[in-house]
Amino acid sequence: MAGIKDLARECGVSVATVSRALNGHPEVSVETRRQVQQAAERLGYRPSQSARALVRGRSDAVGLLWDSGYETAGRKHPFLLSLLVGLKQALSDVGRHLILLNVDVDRQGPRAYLDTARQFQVDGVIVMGVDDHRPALRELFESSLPCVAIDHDIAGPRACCVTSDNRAGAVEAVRHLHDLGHRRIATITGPVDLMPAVQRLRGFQQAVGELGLDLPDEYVQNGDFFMDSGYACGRRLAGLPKSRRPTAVFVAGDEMALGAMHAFADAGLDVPEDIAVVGFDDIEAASLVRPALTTVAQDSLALGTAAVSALLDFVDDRFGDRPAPESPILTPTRLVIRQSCGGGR
Amino acid sequence: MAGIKDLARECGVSVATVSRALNGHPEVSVETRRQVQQAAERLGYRPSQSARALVRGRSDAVGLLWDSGYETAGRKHPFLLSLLVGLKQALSDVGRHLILLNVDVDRQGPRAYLDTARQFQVDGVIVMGVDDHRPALRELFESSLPCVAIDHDIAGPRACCVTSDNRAGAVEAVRHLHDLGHRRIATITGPVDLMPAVQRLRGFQQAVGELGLDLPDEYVQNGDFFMDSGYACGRRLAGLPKSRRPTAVFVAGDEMALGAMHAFADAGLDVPEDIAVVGFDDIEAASLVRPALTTVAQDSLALGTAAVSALLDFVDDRFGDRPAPESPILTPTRLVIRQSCGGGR
DNA sequence: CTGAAAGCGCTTACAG
DNA sequence: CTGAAAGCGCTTACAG
Repeated sequence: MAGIKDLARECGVSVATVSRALNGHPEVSVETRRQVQQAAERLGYRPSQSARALVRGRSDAVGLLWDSGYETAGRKHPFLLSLLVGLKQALSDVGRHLILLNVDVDRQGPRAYLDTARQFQVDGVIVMGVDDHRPALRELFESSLPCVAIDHDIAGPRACCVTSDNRAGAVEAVRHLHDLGHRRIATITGPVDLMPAVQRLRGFQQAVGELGLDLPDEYVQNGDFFMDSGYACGRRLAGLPKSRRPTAVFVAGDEMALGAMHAFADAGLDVPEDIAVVGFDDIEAASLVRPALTTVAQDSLALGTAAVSALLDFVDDRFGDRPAPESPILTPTRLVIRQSCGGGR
Repeated sequence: MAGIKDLARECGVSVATVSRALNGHPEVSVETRRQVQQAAERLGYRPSQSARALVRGRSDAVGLLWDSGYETAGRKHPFLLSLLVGLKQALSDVGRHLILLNVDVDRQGPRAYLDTARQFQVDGVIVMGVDDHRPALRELFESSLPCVAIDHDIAGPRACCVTSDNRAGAVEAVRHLHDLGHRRIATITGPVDLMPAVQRLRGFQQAVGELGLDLPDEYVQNGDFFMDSGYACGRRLAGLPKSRRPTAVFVAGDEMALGAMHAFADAGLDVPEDIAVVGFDDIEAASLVRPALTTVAQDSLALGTAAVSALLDFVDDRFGDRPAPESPILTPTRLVIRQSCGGGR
């Protein structure tokens, strides 16, 4: 591995000049720069990340804090995984890398997140899929380390939140059902201590209100994002007397939506003939089942891009005097029409 | 952020002693070590990764090379994502971190993978989901950098491959169908330039041979791991005259299996009554559909653990004189019985 | 425009 | 058992 010294020798200049030439300092002569760049190319020179990070106090890497209990793996939050792809892509576009930080908060105590991030000198951290109530998170948000959480409503001097426009997505879904002629529209919610779940519920309520629809209590069923809860809620809706039974359901998560569809099938109801279903997230299974699920897709690339750019805004703000966004940064959703509401292709 | 100097001052010893105490060098006195450890705890001291990596020439991090074209995202190889969780977990167990290396081979040329890995001084790299034919991969495998590929059959002085025991998994699936009474068993394969696809096919052929079953040409349909190909192959099987139509299909990937099930439904065949289906991978959707898919599950944690430990074997072998495993390291699969073959719960 | 020198925060021979 | 010193590979004031 060629080091900067080899390169300097090769070019007959000092290491300082090599460094300046490669880092785009304006003072080096065009001729020198060209020569150094060519030699670097030729020798396959790459500056050592560690040396650079050590001397500059930053690493051009961002850390990812992500509690992925194994047992629950992809099962738990399938969407997180596509989020990861979005992040990777967004970082790739700005020439940074992602370090999956493994931190055991239970063993390392409340400063674990922060200390680990500093130890790696990451420029900032992105947080997703973690338990909201950890003191270690507070410690992190309240520090001066740039920090962006996806789907967690947090605040701090250099911390903000990025999330899909869950509310608007829910509104669009309900409007779609209304356009299709549905007037009795129910919902199955996610766990109401999760921000996306409450925003989707709010959007549902808002749309239902704006459209002047009836909303009996039993039209709001509480699930937990997993399939079994969707099934249970679906059974309850299917069990309503026909005259009060909803003709459509907005389900706040695809996995629950599939559960609900199974419940409807078991109750002898046809989807979409007897009851229409819209999900949320657009997980892989949504397009794999029959009838394929109409759903509100999150844009994981947009989310990743927004998260990265919010993070870099903090990083670029050397003095930390720019105020952090006070409300979540929202990313648009998109209604993907398939067969579960009829009206699809 | 407390540095090693602060800690040394606090304890009234030299930085050298602090370093030795914290790194478990045997020569420091128990008393000194205890004192240093306590002070480190108290001040929340964490050694700077960059400084350590710079001086030791290694980083305790492993790099991940993973081509995740965004458009294809989680869609393309859903299993890769759960693999990632397995890797993360396995690394966490050995106290290492994972760096997602973003390398643009097309722009950076054939040494891109290797150069990037060296630049970050990762202890080794894990490769998954990449295009087999890249010259940059060769360059990597043939180098002395420890390197483990998942599901890619590679070789090199310090490179090896880890993969599920695809062959055994296929055999188990076919035996299961045979045990259920099936004698006319077909298969839908993955793309035959992919190692897992050919191993699954070989396992299928082996089992069919051992069981003395007929294997007409049309019982081997070639797919590409995606749903549409599964559908097309399913149609062809369903279109066979009833007397020659298989009563069971071993499908080399879950997504294709779902496609095949749709084809069967469209042809008026009931699964599992008229035709039984076994898939491979156990993607999320497998347990979400109805009838739920019986499938050969890969163990992503085992895969991750095997990959990491193979990698660390290379790393620990300072002189590089231990020969690399010449054949792939195999990880067991597990048949998950659900409803698509009957006989399930 | 360029070079010599200091220094980032560690680890590790080398002395004692 | 411990300390002083060198050095890992860079960047960046400071001179010139």
